[in-house]
Amino acid sequence: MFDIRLLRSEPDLVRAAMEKRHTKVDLEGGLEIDAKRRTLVYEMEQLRAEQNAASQEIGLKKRAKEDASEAIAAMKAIKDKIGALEEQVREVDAQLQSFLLTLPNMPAEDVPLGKDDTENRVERVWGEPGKFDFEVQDHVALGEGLGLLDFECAAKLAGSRFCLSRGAIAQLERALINFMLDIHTREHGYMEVLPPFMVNSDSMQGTGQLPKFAEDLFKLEGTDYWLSPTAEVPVTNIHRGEILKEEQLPIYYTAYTPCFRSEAGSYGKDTRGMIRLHQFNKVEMVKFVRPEDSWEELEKLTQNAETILQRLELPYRVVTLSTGDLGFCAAKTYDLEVWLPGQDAYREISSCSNCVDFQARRANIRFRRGKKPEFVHTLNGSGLAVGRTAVAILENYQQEDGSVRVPTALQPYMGGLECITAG
RNA sequence: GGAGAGGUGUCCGAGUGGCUUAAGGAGCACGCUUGGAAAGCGUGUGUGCGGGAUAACCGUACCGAGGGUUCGAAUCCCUCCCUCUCCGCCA
Repeated sequence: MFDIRLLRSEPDLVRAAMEKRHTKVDLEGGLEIDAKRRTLVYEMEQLRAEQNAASQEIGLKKRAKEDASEAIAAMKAIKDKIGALEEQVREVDAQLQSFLLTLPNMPAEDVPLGKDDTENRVERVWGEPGKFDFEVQDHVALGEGLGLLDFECAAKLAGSRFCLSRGAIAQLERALINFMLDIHTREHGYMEVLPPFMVNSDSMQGTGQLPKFAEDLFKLEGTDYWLSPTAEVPVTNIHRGEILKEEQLPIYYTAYTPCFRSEAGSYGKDTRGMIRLHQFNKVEMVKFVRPEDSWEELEKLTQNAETILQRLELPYRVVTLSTGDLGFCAAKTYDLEVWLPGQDAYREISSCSNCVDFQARRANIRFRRGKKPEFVHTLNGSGLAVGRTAVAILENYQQEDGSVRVPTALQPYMGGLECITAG
């Protein structure tokens, strides 16, 4: 959530930030509502103070068995005035809230300026795309060739944008989940959590999916349950409404969850294969940290995600999202893009963001180290998208006969299996 | 899903319309006392919003959430959420 005080004191700063994002917002309108609200609140509270004083006197008179009917009659008039003001305050409050809730975070200083993903900045490249002396297949051809990926059956079970995996490919995803969680918990210091996969509207608002992006989500009819689009939602909301002790920070959580996304507005994009599904598996990392530590923590978080790709020996690069490509809550985001020979391109496999205090304000997550509680900074990153990692393994480790080698680091998680063959 | 009992501050716990701007206790912080500690004594101890100098302080709201009745609500009424016990159903 946006800090209204920042908008009040530094409107030009905020305006510049919104322009960088190419987000059109009526800041003057918001400031007007804010000013109106403060006037009304002040007026209302003056009357309430009067009412409280009068009520106390009425109480005293009643106890002394004196007549208080005159005072009571006078209070009736004030009551109506207060009621009318309450109504108005409620209205402007709602207006201000909806204004603030739809304002995106401000990009950090060092985020490259750009209109969209074509202007992201490549930070570093790891590994080299492999050379193949045969014609490479994409993961769909490979998976279907092996008889282990079945999109047709998934369409029968659910519809388009779903996938059914069988045998060694189903095991591959399960192995990857364990592999990733083991590294994050044993080597990177994260606490594993297994959260609900459905969440309520309050949680969705806390992490910024609502109210603005409802069309990207699945909602369960007749309930207040939403299918979580990422573990970031349930895990960040673990500490919603809490005041943490400074000694508790930093908190690192990692979680495996399936993720559900409606992918509205992406019709026609990535229709083939496992790249863009309504349901996919992901291991997520979430951090709660002190404000002064969050930038260093973002670097570490990104490293943690990179470690997984390095152990799997998958070539990738790291890009910083430009201001036009940045997500709603993020102040800065690094995307990890893995090399996919079948597409002859780098494709996003992880997104690591520092949300600074933006989600903490929405979800009211604070910590105490002085008299006043302060907002924590929250970070999140995929570590990694499991389905896309499976795709990357299939395509990068493919052999001429259509079989797929299992990365060395993953073999212990696959019962020692070295190669996935048709079966 | 059905029946019943509950939800009060960091915690325990009192409180069924007005000396409650939430009693009392525990915890915590600071001070006194002590050779040191404990005990004892004293003081303080939440959050949001508005005003004010980003102070002191003042006002206001908050007793699961949201409405309502009333001059006045932790207390009465309505709706919802959660927890516990029993039954049903299931994994």
